[in-house]
Amino acid sequence: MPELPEVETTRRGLERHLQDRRIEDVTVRIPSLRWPFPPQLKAILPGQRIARIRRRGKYLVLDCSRGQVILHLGMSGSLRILSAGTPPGPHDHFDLLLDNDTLLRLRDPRRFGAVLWTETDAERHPLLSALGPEPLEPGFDGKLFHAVTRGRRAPIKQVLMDAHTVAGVGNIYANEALFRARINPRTPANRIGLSRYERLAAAVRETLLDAIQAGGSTLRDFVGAEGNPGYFQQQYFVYGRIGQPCRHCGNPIREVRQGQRATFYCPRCQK
DNA sequence: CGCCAGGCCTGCACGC
DNA sequence: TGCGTGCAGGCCTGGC
Repeated sequence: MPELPEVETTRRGLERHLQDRRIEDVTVRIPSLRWPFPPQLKAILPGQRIARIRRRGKYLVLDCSRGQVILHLGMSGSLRILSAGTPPGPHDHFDLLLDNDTLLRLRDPRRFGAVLWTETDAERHPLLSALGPEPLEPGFDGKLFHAVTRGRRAPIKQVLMDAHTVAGVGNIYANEALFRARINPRTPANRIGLSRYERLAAAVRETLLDAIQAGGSTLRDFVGAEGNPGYFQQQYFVYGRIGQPCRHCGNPIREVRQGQRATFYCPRCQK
């Protein structure tokens, strides 16, 4: 389930394999993922060079000679570099054949991902332009977070997961960041003051950076590996730990539902 | 066998 | 009335 750290780990793993490669061919095996594959891709991409791969929230962007491929991994997507000619599995929907006998392959069993094409700046694409600030960049801090939540009465957990508030924070890391900040996930966003938002912004950053670091240690196995970039050594404080002792105070972790999503928290540590 | 996880868009209902 | 906000539904499959 790729959230920002998984997407960033993917980006880092792919970077050196894609940089300055020329696209030779495009293979599309199903008509659409979340949206139809752009019909012009097969005609337009071959011959273009990939200048770099960047990330915005959970989106990846391939900067090509004459436009940008926007990729989203949805809930089950993964990207991999393989040898040209590697037979596709049942959920391998999309390949870019590169000029060094490798291919970039998108696998996505649940098909919530996306492949899009834009010839204007990808930042101006409707999906990316509405995104909130990047949590790992200087533009995101407690002050900003506090300012944009003044009119929001929804619980902080749901506001934190809203990509239009902050980009890239999904369910797992929203739970984890709120634990680290000692904030109860059900607190209305507009009832949290500046100093707690400073804490939360820092907690979001630390949570994401720790997860990227955990993923980074598996990067060397990225190419041709069997599984997804792994997060096996990642230890969660609260996520999925219902009934288990809080790592801070020992009280059992509680689970509630917020907006149809599972929330885990320590009722004693998080006020 | 049925349910649920996950991300995030769309459409709708609501209140100021 | 209009707009921001918040909710629920939908997409899909593997794994329990």
